[in-house]
Formats: sequence, C-alpha cells, structure tokens
Amino acid sequence: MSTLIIQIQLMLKEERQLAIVNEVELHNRILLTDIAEKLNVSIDTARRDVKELDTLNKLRKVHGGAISLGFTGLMSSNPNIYAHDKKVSIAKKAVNLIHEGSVIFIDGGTTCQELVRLIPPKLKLTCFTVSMPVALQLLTNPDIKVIFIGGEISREAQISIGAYTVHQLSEIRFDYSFIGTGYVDSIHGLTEFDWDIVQMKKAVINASKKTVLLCISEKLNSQHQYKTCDINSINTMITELAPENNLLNLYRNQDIHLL
Amino acid sequence: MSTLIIQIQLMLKEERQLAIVNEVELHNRILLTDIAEKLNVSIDTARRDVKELDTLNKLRKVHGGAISLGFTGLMSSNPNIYAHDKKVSIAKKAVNLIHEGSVIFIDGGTTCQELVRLIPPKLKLTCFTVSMPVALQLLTNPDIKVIFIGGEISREAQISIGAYTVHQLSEIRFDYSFIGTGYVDSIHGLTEFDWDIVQMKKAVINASKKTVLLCISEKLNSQHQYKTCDINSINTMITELAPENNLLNLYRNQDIHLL
DNA sequence: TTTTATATTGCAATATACTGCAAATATCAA
DNA sequence: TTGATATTTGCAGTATATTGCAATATAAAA
Repeated sequence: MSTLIIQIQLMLKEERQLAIVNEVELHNRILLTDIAEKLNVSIDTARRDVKELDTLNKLRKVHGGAISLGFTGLMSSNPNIYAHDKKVSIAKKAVNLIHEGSVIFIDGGTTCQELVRLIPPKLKLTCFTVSMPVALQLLTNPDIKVIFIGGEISREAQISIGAYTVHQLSEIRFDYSFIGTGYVDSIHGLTEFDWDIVQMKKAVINASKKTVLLCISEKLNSQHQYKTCDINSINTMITELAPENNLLNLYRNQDIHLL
Repeated sequence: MSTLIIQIQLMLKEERQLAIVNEVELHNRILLTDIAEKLNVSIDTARRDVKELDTLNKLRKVHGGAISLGFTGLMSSNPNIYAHDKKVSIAKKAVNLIHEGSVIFIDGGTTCQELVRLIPPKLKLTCFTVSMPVALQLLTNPDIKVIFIGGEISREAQISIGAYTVHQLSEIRFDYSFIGTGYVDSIHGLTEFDWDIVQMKKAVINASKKTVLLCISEKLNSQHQYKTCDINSINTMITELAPENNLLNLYRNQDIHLL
C-alpha cells in the first residue's frame, strides 16, 4: 500500500546524508530542524549526520544547521579585496584614458588603487591624490610626479578631508579625474555615507575638465544620505560590464559615455 | 538605502555575518542600525557579529558600525632598523615633552616614528606632519587629530617637499616641533644632503615656538652640503646619551637644553 | 556644557549541542 | 533460521550558545 512511507521509514543513513548534501549544494544552507522534519528523523540523528558530513568535509556544520563550503570559501580565498577581478577589469578600461603628460587626479578606494597599479611604466604623468594608500602606490612608479593634497586625515579612509583640502582643490585644474563612489543611482546620482567625503569629491569634480567614475555594477541603483553630484556630472562611467549590458540601460539615456 | 542584503526568514549566524562582510567590502562601511534593520536582528546581535568579524580580521569595528580593512595595514615597530634601541630611548625622553592639547609637528625619519609609537593613548593632540609613514602611524591613535601638509611627495623619503609645502608651513604655528636631521655639528649646525628637505625643515623651524631635535649620538659632529639652521635655533636636543656625557660637551655652551 | 547616540555589561529566555543509555535495527556466522 | 555482535536511532538530562532586553557607562554631537 503506502510504499512511500515505508521507503522513508527505511531510509538508509547514506541516503539521508546524500539528501542533506544535495540540499546544501543547492541552497547553500540547511537547518537541522528542516532535516528532521523532511527526512522524518529526530534532531539528534540530523545533527549526527551533519557532524559526520562536516568531518568528511562535505559541508560545514554551524550552530543550528550547516552551510556549504563554498559559502565560506569565498570569504577566505580572497579576503583582502572584495570583487577583485571586477575591479581589475574596470581599471584596465580606465587606464586607456590616461595619456602621456596628463595632469590627473586619482581618488581613493580599491578600484582606483588597481588603476594605479596598472599604469604602464615609462608614462610620464602628474598625479594628484588625497588618498595615502594611492599616493604610496603611485610612488612606486618612478615616472609619475606625485602630489598629495593635504589636510585633516580621515582615520578610516586615510584620505584628506575638510575645508583646507577643499580649498586647495579649488585652485587646481585636472585634465582627468578618476573617482569612485559609495553609491550610484540613475536618478539620485552619486551619493555617499560621509558628508566630508562628499565635500571633497565635489571639489574634485569642480576641478576636473573630465570626470571618470569607476564603479562595480553591484553599486548600481543604490543610494545613501549625502549627494556628491548628479549622474550627468560624470563624463564617463566604467563598470566591469560590457557597455551594452542591460543593467546599464538606466544610464544610457544620460549623456554619459559608458565603458 | 542599499538593497543588496537579502533577508532570509531564519538566518544562520554565518549567513548574517557573510552578508555583513559583503556589504562592508562593497560599500566600505556599514551601520549597526542598518544591519539590525535589514537582517531583522537586534542592535546587540549586530554589534556582536561585527565584534566577532573584527576579531577574525574580516573588517574593522568602529563607533556605530564597521569599515573595510582596506589598506589599514598596521606598521609595527621594526627592531631591524639601524640603532633601533637608541632611537627608542630618544623617543622615550621626547614623549615627556608632549602635553595634552598641544599643537605639534612631527618630522619624518625612524626616530620620529618611534616617538609617535610611544605617544600614550588618551592624550588629545593635534599633530601636523609631512611624512606619510608618520601620518599613517599617527592615525592608529584615535585621540590624535592628524593633519598632513601636502605637496609634491619625495619618492625616497615619502615626505612632502617643494614650494607649496613650504608655503603652507609659513601659515601655521606649532607649539612644538620634533625634527630629525641628517647631520649635526656644533659649529655648522644642522645640515642635510638634500636641498628640498632643507627648505622644508627651515619652514618647520620658522613655524615652531620650540624646536626639539631628536638625534642619535653617532650623527654628532658631522656635516654635509646644505644647511638647515644654526645649532642655536634648536631649543632642545635629545640623544640616547645621558645629558652629562662628555660627548655632548661641545653642545653644552650653547643655549640648548640637553636631554 | 547638555543632549543624543552608541557601547558595555549582566541577565533571562530560548534554542541548540553534547553525553550516556537503552531500544531498535542491521550484519554476519553457524 | 538463529543468535551474537555492532551499528544506528531516539530519548532524557545537562551543558553551552545565541539572542534580546534593560541598566549603566562612554563617546559623539550640538
């Protein structure tokens, strides 16, 4: 008669564990209570199964359930820079905009730092920055004249902020500025979490003949409290996506150059 | 507000923490209140998660939230530098001259960097510098306001030099400045190998009510090409020697305070 | 300063983990 | 088949972990 129930009741340990691994592979997670309910065993058995599978490195047991190994693998394999590959591909596009003899500004942030890393040797440049990490990176290139815009240094970002920085920026004119942003939205433009940083970036954009935004696509269509500028203040926006990608449609009607 | 965090009905701690790390890596910072709201947990849990992730070096906890580790590579005291012990003993003497609320200038160089390392916590200070390593070291102390005097950055010394730096220094007044020197002689005063550095140091001394020279005894009675100032322009000279030491006799007749 | 926001601490409620044990089941040899 | 043995499972009691709350301390902001 009810062979299904019989099958479940007679489910072997291996079958159960396979089902658990499958679920974890599929959804990256599982709860012990779900195992107990769906496979019709006690919590204890579920726990013992998960414990074994953890020992066999099939998954990782955590309090209350289990998660897939890939879940944690992403965190530990590339712990330093999130979305590193995307940032490199953005930087590769951006570096083509830099020409011999230019006077450029380079913002802080990991994407801009990738850009600095990719500037070819033997290219004579004058680079301004407010970011200490970027400045240090620039100094490793002997053909670049590095000028740091001073001021009060933000402890967190290690960049110059404040009135004095803004004032100094008002007296300079860059051929190109390469900037990042915390958040970008087609309607609300570039926004940031920090008011001081917004003031600094405003001054940078004012000082630039052309402004290039480097921005991984995950930041698209997000916004925060303080506004740096409208999206139209940007001349070129570079993401890791192909310029034709549908995710960029909202930014296509603007007079922005997508790269 | 950002929308990238997906809320799962029953979230495992590890999932929550991964979401936090992702957000921090993406936008460089996060608020505890945002975590609590978006992940539907209490502020306390958000705080505890951030605390754990900080311990695991996945991010850095700050007041009210967390920021990305980014480039906050901490520099630790390196005993391999030349005459490290002597420099530490000089720095120990110098740190006693620093008082709460002072506005001081700290020069570049390994001895000055030791001084920065020894500044006690909880001492409110405003510190100017032209040295990027010193600035980075100063930033590790949360009670110090750090102001970097910008300008063209010298590749070797990683300090600001040039006319713009000198000009900025002419508009400031320090209570104390702590400087190093390449060479010092009782007759020829402080001298350097590099003309640009001399110009910068001249400006620093001019901007200082009191100037303190940090100098290991091996540099005594040596000289070089470009002169920074007379020995009498220094108010206090600190070496690793006891002030009574005979090696300091030549400097005893000057109106210098020996420490 | 005063005011507000955030941190810290201790505590209680709940959820989960661990341990030992006994019953149920599977395995295998005679 | 039968019975000895090993494995698996469920249960109960206890230990630990997680979370939210509240009171207090501390830091930021006005």
